[in-house]
Amino acid sequence: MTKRQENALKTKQKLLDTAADLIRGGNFRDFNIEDITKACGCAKGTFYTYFKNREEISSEVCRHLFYQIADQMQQMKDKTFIERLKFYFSSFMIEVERYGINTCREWIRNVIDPKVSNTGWDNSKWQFDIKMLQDILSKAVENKELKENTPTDLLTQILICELYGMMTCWCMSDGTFEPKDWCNHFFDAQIAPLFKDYLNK
Amino acid sequence: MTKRQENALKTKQKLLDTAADLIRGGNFRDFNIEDITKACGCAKGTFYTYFKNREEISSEVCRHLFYQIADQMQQMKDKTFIERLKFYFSSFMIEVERYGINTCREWIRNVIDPKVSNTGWDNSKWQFDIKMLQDILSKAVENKELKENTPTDLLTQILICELYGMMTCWCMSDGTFEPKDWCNHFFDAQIAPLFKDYLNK
Amino acid sequence: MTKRQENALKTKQKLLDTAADLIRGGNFRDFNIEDITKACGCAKGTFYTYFKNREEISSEVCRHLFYQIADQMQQMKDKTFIERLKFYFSSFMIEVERYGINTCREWIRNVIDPKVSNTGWDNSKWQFDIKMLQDILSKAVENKELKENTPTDLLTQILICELYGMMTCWCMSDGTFEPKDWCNHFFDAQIAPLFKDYLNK
Amino acid sequence: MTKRQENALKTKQKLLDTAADLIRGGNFRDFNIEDITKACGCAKGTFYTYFKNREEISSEVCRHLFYQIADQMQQMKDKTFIERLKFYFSSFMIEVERYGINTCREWIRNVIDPKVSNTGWDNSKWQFDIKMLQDILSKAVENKELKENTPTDLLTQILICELYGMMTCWCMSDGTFEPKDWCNHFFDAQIAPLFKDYLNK
DNA sequence: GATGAATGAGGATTCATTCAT
DNA sequence: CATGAATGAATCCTCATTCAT
Repeated sequence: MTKRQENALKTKQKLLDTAADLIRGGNFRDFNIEDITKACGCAKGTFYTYFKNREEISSEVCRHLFYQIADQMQQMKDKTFIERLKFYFSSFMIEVERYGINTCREWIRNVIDPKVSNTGWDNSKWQFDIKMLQDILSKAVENKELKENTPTDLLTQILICELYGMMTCWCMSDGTFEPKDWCNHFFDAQIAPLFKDYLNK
Repeated sequence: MTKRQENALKTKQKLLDTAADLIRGGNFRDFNIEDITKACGCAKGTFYTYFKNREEISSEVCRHLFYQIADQMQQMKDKTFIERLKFYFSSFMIEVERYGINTCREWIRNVIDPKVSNTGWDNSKWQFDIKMLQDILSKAVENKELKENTPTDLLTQILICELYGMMTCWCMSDGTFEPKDWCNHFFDAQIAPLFKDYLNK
Repeated sequence: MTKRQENALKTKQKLLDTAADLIRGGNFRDFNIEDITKACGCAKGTFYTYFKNREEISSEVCRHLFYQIADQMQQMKDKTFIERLKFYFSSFMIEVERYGINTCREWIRNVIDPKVSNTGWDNSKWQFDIKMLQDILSKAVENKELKENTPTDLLTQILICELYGMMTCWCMSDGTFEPKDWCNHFFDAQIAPLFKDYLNK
Repeated sequence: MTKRQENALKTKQKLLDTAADLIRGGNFRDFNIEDITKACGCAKGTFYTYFKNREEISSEVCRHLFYQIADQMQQMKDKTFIERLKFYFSSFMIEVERYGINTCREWIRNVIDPKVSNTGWDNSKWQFDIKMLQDILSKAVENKELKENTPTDLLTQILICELYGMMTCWCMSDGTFEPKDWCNHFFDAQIAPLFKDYLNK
C-alpha cells in the first residue's frame, strides 16, 4: 500500500470515527455532514469521496459495531452452544453500551427501515441475524447438544425478538437500566429455560 | 358544546385521522404538515391551532393506538391475570397490524426518543407501559393469583421487552411474519412459563 | 380578488420581473434563485411558493415574451396574410431585442431542450410555433389569398427555420447586427419571394 | 516524435473521443470531467494536462465536427459555387446527424455563447462561418460565376441564418425531421433562388 | 378561529480544479 | 507525465413555523 492510499484510509477511518463520536454524543438525529467534516478537520467534499451519502456512513458506523461481535464469535467455537449464545447476547449489549444509547437509537432506526439497498447487507439485518443465531442452534443440533426435533426456526426468531426487545427498551427507558446486567437477568429468566426440553440430557 | 366547538373538534379529529392515514400509507418518514392539511382540506395554519408542532400529532396518533387498548382493558377486569395479559399482548399486536407496518415504525421511532417534553406523557412511554403491566401483575398478587414474593418489577420489564421486541422485529423483517399469530406462539413459549413458579396453585 | 391575493400576485410578478432583469442583465447562465430573491427583497422560500423550481421561472420568463406577440397578433386579423406574417416576424425580433441578447440566449437554450414536461406548453415550443404560423397560412388559403395547392406544411417549417435562424445568429454574432433591420432585409429577400408562385393573382 | 509524445497524443485523442461519445450519448448537459476520465480509463488530473478546463474540450469536440467539413471543402475547389454551397450545407447537416442531436444541442449552446476567450477561435464561430461562406461567394465573383454587384455580405449572412436555423429547429422538434432531406428541400426552395438574379447567365 | 403568504435556517450534494506525491 | 485525494464554493430545495389579514 502506498503512502497515499494509507493516508486515504486514515481519512476515511477518521470520518467514520468522528461520525461515531457525533452519533454517540447525542446529535444523532440531526448528525449532519458539515458537523462531521468540521469535527474531522476536512472539507465537506472529502466526505463524498468516501461515502455515497449520509445514509451510507450511518449504516457503516452501525455495521461496525456488529462486525466486531461476529469476529469475536469466531473465538467461541469450542464452547457449549449455551455459552456461545450467552456470549452473543452479552457482547451485543456490551457493545451497545459502549457505543452509547444514541448510537443504539440510530441502530434501531436503521434496522427497522426497509431500505436495504444501500446498506451493503445481502438482504437485510434481519436475515443476517437470523443466520447468525440459526448457525449456533443448528451446530448444536449437529453436535447432539440439542435434540433432532428442536424447532430451530422458531427459537431463533424468539431469540432475536428478545435481543432487539432489550435494545428497544433500553432506549425507551432512556438508559435507566444497565444493558449488560439486564441481559444476564434476562438470559437466565427467559433464554436458558427455553432450551430445557430440547437438551440431550 | 357550541356548534363552533363541535366544528373545532371535528377539524382536529380529521387532522388526526388524515395524519394516521398518511403515516400508515407509507410516507411516514417524510409525512409533513402540508400533506396533512392539504389532504384534510384545510389551511396549513389551522394545523397549528390544534397541535403545538409536528411532534405532537405524531405522538398523538401513536398514543391513540395505545389508548384504544387501555380502554379495552377495562372490560377485562374480571378475567384471570393471564387472560388479561394475553389480551393485552394480542390487542397490541392486532392494533399494530391494523395500523400498518409504517405506523409501527413511526411508533418505535417515537418511543425510543427521549424528547418527552412535547409528547404530553407524564414521563415517557416507558413509564406508561411499566405502569400498565405492573397494574395487572400487582392486582394478581392482591387477588392471590400470584404469590406474595413475585418479582413484579422484573417480570414487568421482561414483558415489555418481549412486547417491543416483537414490534421491532416485525419491522426489521419487513412484515414477513404475522404479528397476531406470532404473538400467540410467543406468549405460549415465553410468557406463560414465566409465571409458573409464582402461581398460587 | 382580496387584498392578500393581490399582494401574492404582485410578489409573483416582482419575482418574474426581477428574473427577467437578471437574465437580460447577463448573468443568464448562472442566474440563481438566491440572486433573484435577494434582488427582489424577499426570502428564498418565497420563490418556491410561486415556482416549482429554477426551470419553471426561466421558461415562464421566456414564454411571457412569446405571449405578448400572440396577443398582438389578434389585432391583425383583417390584414393580408403577408402583412400578418411580416408583423409576426418583426414583433418577434423587436421583442427579442427589447428583452436583450441574454434573454434570447436563454430562450434558445430553452426551446432546443426536449424537457417539455415542466414548461406547461401543450407539446413543445416547436408545436406551438408550427400551429401559429400554419394558422396564418391556412387562413390565407381559406381567404383565397393563397392557392389551394400551397404546401403550407413545408412553408411553415421553412418560416420557422428562418425565424430561429435569425435569433441563433444574432446571439452567435454577439449582437453585431440589428435584429429588426435584419428581419426586414431577410423578409424581403427570402420570405416574400417564397409565396410568389402561390399567390392568387 | 518520441514514444512519449505519441502516447500523449493518443491519450488526448482518447479523451476527445470519449467526450464526443458522452455528449452524443445524451448526458450532454451534465457531461462531467469525472465521467470522461473514468470512461477513458485515466485519472481526473490527466484531463487537465491536455485541456485547460471543461469549456475547452466541449468546444474542441464541436470544432472537430466543423473542421472535417472545412477539410472536405478543399476537394470541391473545381466545382461550381452552387455545388460547393450545396455540399457545404449537406455536409454540415450530415455531420450534425451523425454526431447526434445532443451534440447538436451542445454545439448551438456553444456558438450562441460569447465566451470566446477560451475557445481558441480567433474571434468567434460567427466570424469563422462568415469567412467560410464569403470565400465561396467571393471566389464565385472572381470566377465570374456571379455578377460583380452581388451583395456577398448580405447573402452570406442569410446563408448562415438558414444553416443555423435548420439546426436550431431540428433540436426544437426533437429530431422529428431528417436533417439531410430537409436540407435538400430547403436548399432548393430558398438558397438556390437567392442567386437567380446574380448569376452570370 | 381560519387562512396561506412569507420566512429563512438548514442540509444534501455536485464537481471543476488544484497540487503533493 | 500521471495520479487521485482534497478542496470548498456553489446551489438547489424543503418545510416547520409565524403572523398579518
